[in-house]
Amino acid sequence: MKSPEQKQFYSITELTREFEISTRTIRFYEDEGLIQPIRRGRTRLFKPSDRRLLMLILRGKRLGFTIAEIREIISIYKEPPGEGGQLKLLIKRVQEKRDQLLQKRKDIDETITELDQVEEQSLTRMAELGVGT
Amino acid sequence: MKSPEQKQFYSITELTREFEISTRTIRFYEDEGLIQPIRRGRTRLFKPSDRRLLMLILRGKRLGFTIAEIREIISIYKEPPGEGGQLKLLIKRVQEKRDQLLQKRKDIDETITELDQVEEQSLTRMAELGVGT
DNA sequence: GCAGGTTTTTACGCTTACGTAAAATATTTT
DNA sequence: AAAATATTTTACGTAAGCGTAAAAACCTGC
Repeated sequence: MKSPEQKQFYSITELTREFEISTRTIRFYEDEGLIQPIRRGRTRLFKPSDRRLLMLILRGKRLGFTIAEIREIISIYKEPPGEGGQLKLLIKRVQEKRDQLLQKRKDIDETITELDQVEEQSLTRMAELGVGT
Repeated sequence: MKSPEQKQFYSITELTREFEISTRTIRFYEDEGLIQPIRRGRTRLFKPSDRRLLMLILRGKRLGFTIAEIREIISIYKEPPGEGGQLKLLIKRVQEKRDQLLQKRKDIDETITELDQVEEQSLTRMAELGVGT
Protein backbone atom coordinates (compact mmCIF):
# COMPACT_ATOMS: atom_id res chain seq x y z
CA MET A 1 0.00 0.00 0.00
CA LYS A 2 1.93 2.94 -1.28
CA SER A 3 0.62 6.32 -0.37
CA PRO A 4 -0.86 7.80 -3.54
CA GLU A 5 1.09 10.99 -4.04
CA GLN A 6 4.50 9.66 -3.06
CA LYS A 7 6.90 10.28 -5.90
CA GLN A 8 9.61 7.76 -6.64
CA PHE A 9 12.23 10.36 -7.42
CA TYR A 10 12.79 14.08 -7.41
CA SER A 11 15.11 15.97 -9.73
CA ILE A 12 17.51 18.52 -8.35
CA THR A 13 15.54 21.44 -9.76
CA GLU A 14 12.30 20.19 -8.29
CA LEU A 15 13.94 20.35 -4.89
CA THR A 16 15.51 23.75 -5.48
CA ARG A 17 12.06 25.08 -6.35
CA GLU A 18 10.27 23.43 -3.47
CA PHE A 19 12.75 24.67 -0.87
CA GLU A 20 13.97 27.81 -2.61
CA ILE A 21 17.62 26.90 -2.47
CA SER A 22 20.23 26.64 -5.22
CA THR A 23 21.60 23.53 -6.87
CA ARG A 24 24.94 24.57 -5.46
CA THR A 25 23.57 24.32 -1.96
CA ILE A 26 22.20 20.83 -2.53
CA ARG A 27 25.49 19.66 -4.03
CA PHE A 28 27.31 21.22 -1.12
CA TYR A 29 25.28 19.11 1.29
CA GLU A 30 26.08 16.08 -0.83
CA ASP A 31 29.79 16.90 -0.72
CA GLU A 32 29.48 17.13 3.03
CA GLY A 33 27.99 13.66 3.05
CA LEU A 34 24.64 14.72 4.45
CA ILE A 35 22.67 13.28 1.54
CA GLN A 36 23.55 10.59 -1.00
CA PRO A 37 21.28 10.71 -4.04
CA ILE A 38 21.61 7.80 -6.43
CA ARG A 39 22.64 8.27 -10.05
CA ARG A 40 21.05 7.41 -13.35
CA GLY A 41 24.07 7.90 -15.58
CA ARG A 42 25.45 11.19 -14.33
CA THR A 43 22.14 12.63 -13.23
CA ARG A 44 21.21 12.69 -9.55
CA LEU A 45 17.95 11.14 -8.46
CA PHE A 46 16.61 12.09 -5.05
CA LYS A 47 14.43 9.66 -3.14
CA PRO A 48 11.72 10.77 -0.69
CA SER A 49 14.16 9.92 2.10
CA ASP A 50 16.68 12.34 0.58
CA ARG A 51 13.97 14.96 0.49
CA ARG A 52 13.18 14.39 4.15
CA LEU A 53 16.86 14.65 5.00
CA LEU A 54 16.97 17.94 3.16
CA MET A 55 14.06 19.23 5.20
CA LEU A 56 15.89 18.18 8.34
CA ILE A 57 19.01 20.01 7.21
CA LEU A 58 17.13 23.21 6.44
CA ARG A 59 15.36 23.08 9.76
CA GLY A 60 18.74 22.76 11.44
CA LYS A 61 19.96 25.77 9.51
CA ARG A 62 17.01 27.85 10.61
CA LEU A 63 17.97 27.03 14.18
CA GLY A 64 21.52 28.24 13.61
CA PHE A 65 23.16 24.83 13.76
CA THR A 66 26.38 24.41 11.77
CA ILE A 67 26.80 21.68 9.20
CA ALA A 68 28.85 19.71 11.73
CA GLU A 69 26.07 19.94 14.28
CA ILE A 70 23.45 18.98 11.74
CA ARG A 71 25.59 16.00 10.82
CA GLU A 72 25.52 14.99 14.50
CA ILE A 73 21.76 15.25 14.67
CA ILE A 74 21.36 13.18 11.52
CA SER A 75 23.71 10.56 12.86
CA ILE A 76 21.60 10.31 15.98
CA TYR A 77 18.56 9.50 13.88
CA LYS A 78 20.48 7.02 11.75
CA GLU A 79 22.11 5.16 14.62
CA PRO A 80 21.15 1.46 14.49
CA PRO A 81 19.64 -0.19 17.60
CA GLY A 82 23.06 -1.40 18.78
CA GLU A 83 24.11 -2.87 22.08
CA GLY A 84 24.38 -1.64 25.65
CA GLY A 85 27.35 0.71 25.62
CA GLN A 86 26.42 2.25 22.30
CA LEU A 87 22.90 2.85 23.51
CA LYS A 88 24.06 4.64 26.63
CA LEU A 89 26.24 6.86 24.51
CA LEU A 90 23.37 7.54 22.14
CA ILE A 91 21.12 8.56 24.98
CA LYS A 92 23.79 10.91 26.29
CA ARG A 93 24.07 12.54 22.87
CA VAL A 94 20.31 12.91 22.69
CA GLN A 95 20.29 14.61 26.05
CA GLU A 96 23.05 17.01 25.06
CA LYS A 97 21.23 18.05 21.92
CA ARG A 98 18.02 18.47 23.83
CA ASP A 99 19.76 20.70 26.35
CA GLN A 100 21.02 22.89 23.53
CA LEU A 101 17.53 23.12 22.13
CA LEU A 102 15.99 23.94 25.49
CA GLN A 103 18.52 26.75 25.92
CA LYS A 104 17.54 28.09 22.52
CA ARG A 105 13.89 27.94 23.41
CA LYS A 106 14.58 29.86 26.59
CA ASP A 107 16.41 32.51 24.57
CA ILE A 108 13.49 32.70 22.18
CA ASP A 109 10.90 33.08 24.91
CA GLU A 110 12.89 35.85 26.56
CA THR A 111 13.24 37.70 23.30
CA ILE A 112 9.56 37.35 22.49
CA THR A 113 8.63 38.68 25.91
CA GLU A 114 10.80 41.73 25.35
CA LEU A 115 9.37 42.31 21.90
CA ASP A 116 5.87 42.07 23.33
CA GLN A 117 6.76 44.83 25.76
CA VAL A 118 8.03 47.04 22.97
CA GLU A 119 4.83 46.44 21.07
CA GLU A 120 2.64 47.19 24.05
CA GLN A 121 4.46 50.43 24.78
CA SER A 122 4.12 51.43 21.15
CA LEU A 123 0.42 50.75 21.17
CA THR A 124 -0.03 52.74 24.36
CA ARG A 125 1.92 55.62 22.87
CA MET A 126 -0.20 55.52 19.75
CA ALA A 127 -3.35 55.63 21.79
CA GLU A 128 -1.98 58.68 23.61
CA LEU A 129 -1.30 60.35 20.32
CA GLY A 130 -4.79 59.46 19.20
CA VAL A 131 -3.48 57.60 16.20
CA GLY A 132 -5.53 54.76 14.77
CA THR A 133 -4.17 51.28 14.34
CA MET B 1 18.94 54.75 45.03
CA LYS B 2 21.56 52.83 43.17
CA SER B 3 21.44 49.08 43.43
CA PRO B 4 24.32 48.05 45.63
CA GLU B 5 26.34 45.66 43.48
CA GLN B 6 26.08 47.63 40.23
CA LYS B 7 29.55 48.27 38.96
CA GLN B 8 30.27 51.55 37.25
CA PHE B 9 32.55 50.08 34.61
CA TYR B 10 33.82 46.77 33.32
CA SER B 11 37.17 46.21 31.64
CA ILE B 12 37.39 44.25 28.44
CA THR B 13 39.04 41.28 30.15
CA GLU B 14 36.36 41.14 32.81
CA LEU B 15 33.80 40.76 30.07
CA THR B 16 35.82 38.18 28.13
CA ARG B 17 36.01 36.11 31.31
CA GLU B 18 32.39 36.47 32.24
CA PHE B 19 31.11 35.53 28.80
CA GLU B 20 33.99 33.33 27.66
CA ILE B 21 34.62 35.24 24.48
CA SER B 22 37.81 36.83 23.15
CA THR B 23 38.77 40.49 23.14
CA ARG B 24 38.79 40.23 19.38
CA THR B 25 35.14 39.28 19.42
CA ILE B 26 34.19 42.24 21.60
CA ARG B 27 36.15 44.62 19.39
CA PHE B 28 34.52 43.10 16.36
CA TYR B 29 31.10 43.94 17.77
CA GLU B 30 32.35 47.44 18.44
CA ASP B 31 33.59 47.77 14.85
CA GLU B 32 30.15 46.66 13.74
CA GLY B 33 28.65 49.45 15.81
CA LEU B 34 26.73 47.18 18.15
CA ILE B 35 28.36 48.55 21.28
CA GLN B 36 30.10 51.87 21.97
CA PRO B 37 32.22 51.71 25.10
CA ILE B 38 33.61 55.04 26.27
CA ARG B 39 37.33 55.69 26.52
CA ARG B 40 39.58 56.72 29.31
CA GLY B 41 42.65 57.62 27.30
CA ARG B 42 42.91 54.70 24.93
CA THR B 43 41.35 52.12 27.21
CA ARG B 44 37.78 51.02 26.74
CA LEU B 45 35.37 51.27 29.63
CA PHE B 46 32.18 49.25 29.43
CA LYS B 47 29.09 50.42 31.24
CA PRO B 48 26.41 48.08 32.57
CA SER B 49 24.35 49.02 29.53
CA ASP B 50 27.19 47.85 27.28
CA ARG B 51 27.28 44.62 29.22
CA ARG B 52 23.55 44.15 28.75
CA LEU B 53 23.93 44.81 25.05
CA LEU B 54 26.63 42.17 24.91
CA MET B 55 24.31 39.66 26.55
CA LEU B 56 21.70 40.53 23.99
CA ILE B 57 24.17 40.01 21.16
CA LEU B 58 25.29 36.63 22.47
CA ARG B 59 21.73 35.52 22.91
CA GLY B 60 21.07 36.49 19.31
CA LYS B 61 24.07 34.48 18.23
CA ARG B 62 22.86 31.42 20.08
CA LEU B 63 19.65 31.72 18.13
CA GLY B 64 21.51 31.78 14.83
CA PHE B 65 20.83 35.41 14.01
CA THR B 66 23.44 37.16 11.89
CA ILE B 67 25.11 40.37 13.01
CA ALA B 68 22.83 42.28 10.68
CA GLU B 69 19.74 40.73 12.24
CA ILE B 70 21.02 41.36 15.73
CA ARG B 71 21.56 44.96 14.73
CA GLU B 72 17.91 45.11 13.70
CA ILE B 73 16.75 43.70 17.01
CA ILE B 74 18.88 46.16 18.93
CA SER B 75 17.56 49.04 16.89
CA ILE B 76 14.04 47.97 17.76
CA TYR B 77 14.83 48.25 21.45
CA LYS B 78 16.58 51.58 20.99
CA GLU B 79 13.86 53.20 18.93
CA PRO B 80 12.60 56.33 20.67
CA PRO B 81 8.85 56.75 21.28
CA GLY B 82 8.44 58.68 18.02
CA GLU B 83 5.30 59.72 16.21
CA GLY B 84 2.49 57.92 14.43
CA GLY B 85 4.07 56.66 11.23
CA GLN B 86 7.27 55.59 12.93
CA LEU B 87 5.31 53.72 15.55
CA LYS B 88 3.34 51.78 13.00
CA LEU B 89 6.56 50.78 11.29
CA LEU B 90 8.10 49.77 14.58
CA ILE B 91 5.16 47.55 15.39
CA LYS B 92 5.45 45.91 12.00
CA ARG B 93 9.11 45.18 12.61
CA VAL B 94 8.32 43.73 16.01
CA GLN B 95 5.75 41.44 14.46
CA GLU B 96 8.16 40.26 11.78
CA LYS B 97 10.82 39.39 14.31
CA ARG B 98 8.29 37.62 16.46
CA ASP B 99 7.16 35.54 13.50
CA GLN B 100 10.74 34.49 12.89
CA LEU B 101 11.09 33.51 16.52
CA LEU B 102 7.86 31.56 16.53
CA GLN B 103 9.04 29.63 13.47
CA LYS B 104 12.25 28.81 15.28
CA ARG B 105 10.35 27.64 18.30
CA LYS B 106 8.25 25.39 16.13
CA ASP B 107 11.42 23.92 14.64
CA ILE B 108 12.82 23.36 18.11
CA ASP B 109 9.70 21.65 19.41
CA GLU B 110 9.61 19.33 16.42
CA THR B 111 13.25 18.40 16.88
CA ILE B 112 12.82 17.80 20.59
CA THR B 113 9.84 15.55 19.94
CA GLU B 114 11.91 13.51 17.53
CA LEU B 115 14.81 13.27 19.93
CA ASP B 116 12.43 12.15 22.66
CA GLN B 117 11.32 9.34 20.40
CA VAL B 118 14.90 8.24 19.78
CA GLU B 119 15.52 8.25 23.51
CA GLU B 120 12.41 6.27 24.28
CA GLN B 121 13.26 3.64 21.69
CA SER B 122 16.76 3.41 23.08
CA LEU B 123 15.48 2.93 26.59
CA THR B 124 13.06 0.25 25.45
CA ARG B 125 15.83 -1.51 23.61
CA MET B 126 18.04 -1.37 26.68
CA ALA B 127 15.31 -2.86 28.80
CA GLU B 128 14.97 -5.67 26.26
CA LEU B 129 18.69 -6.31 26.50
CA GLY B 130 18.44 -6.28 30.25
CA VAL B 131 20.95 -3.48 30.50
CA GLY B 132 20.78 -1.19 33.50
CA THR B 133 20.52 2.56 33.11
C1' DG C 1 60.69 52.52 39.12
C1' DC C 2 60.48 48.36 37.05
C1' DA C 3 58.65 43.66 36.26
C1' DG C 4 54.62 41.70 34.73
C1' DG C 5 50.13 41.69 33.25
C1' DT C 6 46.59 44.32 30.38
C1' DT C 7 45.10 46.81 26.56
C1' DT C 8 45.77 49.02 22.29
C1' DT C 9 46.18 49.36 17.09
C1' DT C 10 47.32 47.21 12.82
C1' DA C 11 46.91 43.78 9.75
C1' DC C 12 47.06 39.46 7.60
C1' DG C 13 44.82 34.65 8.03
C1' DC C 14 41.25 31.22 8.17
C1' DT C 15 36.89 28.53 8.16
C1' DT C 16 32.11 28.05 6.92
C1' DA C 17 28.65 28.04 3.59
C1' DC C 18 27.72 28.76 -0.14
C1' DG C 19 27.81 32.23 -5.06
C1' DT C 20 29.08 32.38 -9.67
C1' DA C 21 31.02 31.50 -14.05
C1' DA C 22 32.44 28.32 -17.80
C1' DA C 23 32.16 24.64 -20.73
C1' DA C 24 30.63 20.09 -21.55
C1' DT C 25 26.97 16.71 -21.53
C1' DA C 26 22.35 15.15 -21.09
C1' DT C 27 17.31 15.43 -21.35
C1' DT C 28 13.02 17.28 -22.83
C1' DT C 29 10.08 19.76 -25.85
C1' DT C 30 8.56 21.01 -30.31
C1' DA D 1 16.62 16.32 -35.25
C1' DA D 2 16.85 20.90 -33.81
C1' DA D 3 16.15 23.99 -30.18
C1' DA D 4 15.51 24.83 -25.63
C1' DT D 5 16.13 23.50 -21.01
C1' DA D 6 18.41 20.99 -17.31
C1' DT D 7 22.39 18.94 -15.21
C1' DT D 8 27.10 18.01 -14.69
C1' DT D 9 32.02 18.89 -13.26
C1' DT D 10 35.60 22.10 -12.28
C1' DA D 11 37.20 25.82 -10.07
C1' DC D 12 37.84 30.36 -8.51
C1' DG D 13 35.41 33.98 -5.49
C1' DT D 14 33.29 35.96 -1.37
C1' DA D 15 31.00 37.56 3.01
C1' DA D 16 30.68 36.75 7.86
C1' DG D 17 32.85 36.09 12.08
C1' DC D 18 36.21 35.94 14.22
C1' DG D 19 41.76 33.90 15.14
C1' DT D 20 46.33 35.17 15.68
C1' DA D 21 50.56 37.58 15.68
C1' DA D 22 53.39 41.77 16.49
C1' DA D 23 54.78 45.72 18.64
C1' DA D 24 53.78 49.56 21.29
C1' DA D 25 51.48 51.89 25.24
C1' DC D 26 49.44 51.53 29.62
C1' DC D 27 48.52 50.39 34.41
C1' DT D 28 49.51 48.00 38.84
C1' DG D 29 51.68 46.09 42.67
C1' DC D 30 55.65 45.73 45.24
